[in-house]
Amino acid sequence: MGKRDTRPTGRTTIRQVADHAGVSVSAVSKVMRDAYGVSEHLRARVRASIHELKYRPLSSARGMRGRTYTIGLILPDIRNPLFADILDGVGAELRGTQYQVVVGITESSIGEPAVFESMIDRQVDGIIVVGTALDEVHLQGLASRLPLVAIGYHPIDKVDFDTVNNDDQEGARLAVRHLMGNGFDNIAMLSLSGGYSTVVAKRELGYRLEMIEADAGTSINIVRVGAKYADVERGTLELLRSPSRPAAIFCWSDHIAYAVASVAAGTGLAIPTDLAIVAYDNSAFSGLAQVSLTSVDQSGHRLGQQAGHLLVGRVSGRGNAEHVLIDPVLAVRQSSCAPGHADA
Amino acid sequence: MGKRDTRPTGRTTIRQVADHAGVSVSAVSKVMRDAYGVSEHLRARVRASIHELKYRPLSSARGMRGRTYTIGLILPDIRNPLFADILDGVGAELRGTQYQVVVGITESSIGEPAVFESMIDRQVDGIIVVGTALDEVHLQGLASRLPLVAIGYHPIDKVDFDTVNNDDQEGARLAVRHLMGNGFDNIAMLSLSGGYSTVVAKRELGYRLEMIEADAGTSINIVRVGAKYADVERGTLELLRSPSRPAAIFCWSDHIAYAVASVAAGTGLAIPTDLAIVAYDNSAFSGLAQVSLTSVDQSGHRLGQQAGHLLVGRVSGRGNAEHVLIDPVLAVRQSSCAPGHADA
DNA sequence: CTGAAAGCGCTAACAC
DNA sequence: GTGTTAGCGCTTTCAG
Repeated sequence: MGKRDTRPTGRTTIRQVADHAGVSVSAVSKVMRDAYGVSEHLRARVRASIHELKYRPLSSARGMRGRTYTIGLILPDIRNPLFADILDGVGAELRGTQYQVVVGITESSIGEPAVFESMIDRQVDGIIVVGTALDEVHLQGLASRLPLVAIGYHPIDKVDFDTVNNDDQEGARLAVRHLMGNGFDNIAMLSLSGGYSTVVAKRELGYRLEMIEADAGTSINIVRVGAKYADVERGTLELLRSPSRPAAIFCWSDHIAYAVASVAAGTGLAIPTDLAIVAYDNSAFSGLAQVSLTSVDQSGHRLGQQAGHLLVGRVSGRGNAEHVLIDPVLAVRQSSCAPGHADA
Repeated sequence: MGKRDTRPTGRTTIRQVADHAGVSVSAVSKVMRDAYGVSEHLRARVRASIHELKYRPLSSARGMRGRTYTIGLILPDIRNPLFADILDGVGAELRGTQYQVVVGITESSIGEPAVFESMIDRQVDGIIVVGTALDEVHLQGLASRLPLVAIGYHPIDKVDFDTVNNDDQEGARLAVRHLMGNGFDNIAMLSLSGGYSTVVAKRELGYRLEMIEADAGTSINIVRVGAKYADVERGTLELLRSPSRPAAIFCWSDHIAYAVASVAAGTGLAIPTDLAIVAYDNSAFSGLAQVSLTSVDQSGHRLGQQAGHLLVGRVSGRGNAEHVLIDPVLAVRQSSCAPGHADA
């Protein structure tokens, strides 16, 4: 044993482990990968050496031949608490496996394609992309290069990547139905601007359909705004000053709803008496007493878990695309209480 | 040219570029790394080929011999908006360089040491760790293995890694001084529990010193709470029910302050008339009308930028440790207005 | 200034 | 079942 140099270099290599255990490198490699064809006896001996020498395979070296056991998670915005839940879910699903997650954030400075390429350069085994701004053609192209699952993208045609989504159409219907049930029938929607998004499309459709089915089709009113406060303010004022001022606003996100509430307060409107609000995401702040915002919960944790599960399946060879839809749940709070008994 | 197989494999390799440009592999490698010893002529030709073939070096392969041009950013919690600012700052500083950032999140499921090891396995060239829970001995050990800069860790002894910090002691003094100036002299501090932290120590020290210097040493009252709502609630009630109920609370973070305001509202206390609040972080929500929270800004963007700068310096060979301290700035809002003219 | 060639640590044929 | 070995794509001596 120890034919080649077993130099006391910084890091333990697979060869050192092999020498220590008195076996071949391929035996060690097989044990590491839980591969087929090693006796239990040998496996145990190798494991002991691995443990004793604290051997950890170098991801780069693995990547040259096989997997890196790394999966990439691409987020468009680290600030949205929903994404934190998604990350938690992915992490929970991958716990106990060999897979590790690396996160890439699409900033203003570094666009989504650049993050994708960077991850591919780094040999990730697969990618989970959240709330992508890419279109189906691009996503298909990516999916042909590596396993891909998209969270927050409703497929239009038949696609080769997996998707995991909250049922946005149903979520919007839930919001409208709830407001209707509480006596608000003039409901506007403050939707999201900035490029085509299948999620936006689904929610707006859900809003429209539910309004129509409630015989309030003539009240349909959608204003789109960006995420910045000034933009939300503009959109909110547009709604509040319109001749048919809405009694309630269904907001794209909690974040936007906070801004709406801020603007409403500035205008002297009380919530929910003068203006009811239902938002989307049910993030942590919404439960605070001074906020108390009714919101649609899309369970980021479950989205992440499902995505992790699907991606591992893909990396392990599954061929057909799967599409998961998760039911939204409404968290009812004071911002949408029935008028007249606001403190109920 | 084209001595070896120039197989039409999925990815363009350095050899394909070399063949295409009619030069050697090492020439291409030198151009990629902006290394010394290539003529301008050759360099131009190689660049043209790189561009034409859309060549991108494989990080894994580079990692086997040299750098991966990847730096790791370890965050303890993705939800804190401050960390998003830090990420922005790091990204801004690294833009235009070859370096890419990968983010690792310390979740409940995956501890900080595991994230460190995972990043080292993935051959990052250096690590920026934010708000570490590790002690100085561990950090020193890590720093001996790779370039390291810590954000949110005030070094105790002489250390071999760089640090970038907001001047937490001064920040606390700023908060107390402001409240004192507005007529609140019975100021309590709601600090952070959960293990020793140099940042906690600095802020508590700043609070104490400023109180003493303002002749309010007898009013010093520090209660430590965790991040969870129930915990903040407990701590807040403890303060509000104490015989010497404070007129103001200096909160560890905006996040905690929101919870405090929520509890205060539930107790029937008006802010700032019955209870003034100054917090730390000045995150986006704090500016909203219904929140309007006075808060110490620690400029995450600058923290990140500095850290990125220092890390690149380290990776490029700098030996001595550097320690940067950034001045905090107070963002004054309604939650700390002088009593009697709360609407000022 | 330029190129040939020796590996980096690992996986996966393939031979025994 | 187990071991030998040929590379993966790149960086980096070291000759020319």
